[in-house]
Amino acid sequence: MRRILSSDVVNHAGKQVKIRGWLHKKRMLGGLNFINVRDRAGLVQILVEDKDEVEKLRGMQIGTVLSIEGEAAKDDRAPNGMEIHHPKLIIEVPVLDEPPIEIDKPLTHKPDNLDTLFEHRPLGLRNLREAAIFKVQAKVLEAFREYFSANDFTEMNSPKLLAEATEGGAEVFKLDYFGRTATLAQSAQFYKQIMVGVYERVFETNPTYRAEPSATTRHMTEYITIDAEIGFIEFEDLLEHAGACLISVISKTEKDCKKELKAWNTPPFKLPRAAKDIPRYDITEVHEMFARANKENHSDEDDLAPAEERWICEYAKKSHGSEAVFITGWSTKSKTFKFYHRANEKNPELADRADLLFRGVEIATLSMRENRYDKLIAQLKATGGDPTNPGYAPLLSVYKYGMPPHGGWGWGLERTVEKILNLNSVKEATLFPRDMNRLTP
RNA sequence: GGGCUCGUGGUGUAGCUUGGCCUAACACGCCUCCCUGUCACGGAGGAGAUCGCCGGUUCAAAUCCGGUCGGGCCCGCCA
Repeated sequence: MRRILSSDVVNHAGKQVKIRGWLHKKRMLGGLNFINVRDRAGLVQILVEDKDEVEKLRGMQIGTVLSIEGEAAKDDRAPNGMEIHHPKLIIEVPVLDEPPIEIDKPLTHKPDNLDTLFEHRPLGLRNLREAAIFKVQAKVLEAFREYFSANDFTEMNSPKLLAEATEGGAEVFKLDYFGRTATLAQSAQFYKQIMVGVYERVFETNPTYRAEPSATTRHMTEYITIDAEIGFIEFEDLLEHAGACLISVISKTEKDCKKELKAWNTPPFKLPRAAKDIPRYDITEVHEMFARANKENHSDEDDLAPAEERWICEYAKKSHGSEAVFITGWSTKSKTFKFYHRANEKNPELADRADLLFRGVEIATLSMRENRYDKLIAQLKATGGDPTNPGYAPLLSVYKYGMPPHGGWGWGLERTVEKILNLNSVKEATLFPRDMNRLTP
């Protein structure tokens, strides 16, 4: 007999069916026993009455792989009104040891216990509430791809093993490469810019490595960036794309992940319908507003303090009904200005750059890139870079041979999922998180 | 890297302030038995922890002190 999925049992009422999956829960009442079996579609309940069949389950722990043939039966008392009666059980893979972590009840996500959560992650992920996180992540990625596909982007993949770090900024991992030193990519920045010269619009969902000794709820040493780069646009178009992308990602998640969002009790999303209505604030403006409303003052800082990011998102939610905001007005004089960024034509003191904040955390950084070769070289020199460094050669060559105005973003996948589900740490939204202290499992 | 915090059966906690009634309690999970509609099933019984580790104070340490190891939070840095 061919296997059907748990979700399909409902379509076979009165007929013999076969399902396969993992033993997820046992409720042994004596003469009347219920087990739940998990497969990729979810759970199905099986009513086991026959003494010989019940005996097969003795000592079988959660995780036991089962094959079950029985009669699909409608019954209002069963979950979803459907279950399997008169089953014949085959123990495909017996499990005799009890799992070290709960599979069928919610696991704690208290900060003090995250270590245990991650230590037992391979099994903990079988917990439906944990699995829900990564179902959402998969949907979010799908939503990004849908947006990119609908807007003519070409997906690309760039190497993560590099000769040396040139982008600057974050610390880089070094490793032995047949006697030479290689580095792990801390961004796909140069490659996606190069690819604009080929396809105009490109994107990549790629691992990114940062050797920052950061111990926060926002940082990991390896994470997924959704990189996009778009040719023949201006700053306004870039903001429009990022805003529209966020709105479509959130609305797809809202539509396709109802069960998962409910499992995490997430608050309803508040976003404007149109990207142009996402509130924008200059960084100096946020500094001032924050200082007026709070006891702290961060006006002398180049970037927003985490407390300011949280505050401005709350503010925008209350006053504009938007949990997302763009932070603009970044100075070209500060160290946040990188050599490939473009200064504003009308106001060269400011960069054509924005951060996208969502539910209190920075999820993406957007900027226009300087596409004029001479200007790019000048900016590289001005920021302490050496244009003759061979690491810059591939990037500089495409500018020499014609690049249109373009811009793009680096967008943190885990931070986005974290905030969608209202989790407290990026690591909770990462299958197998990597940080300063954790390299396993 | 700086500041602050936490460490008790497989899991989550209580006890620690004010040392002794701790021969370490409770819930989940596990084992045995009872239970014909459970769905966080219920009931009775049971196994399982030298309280992260080392040292000190004391008649007496899970509890106080010092060190050490391992986590976490915030900040800096960044997605």
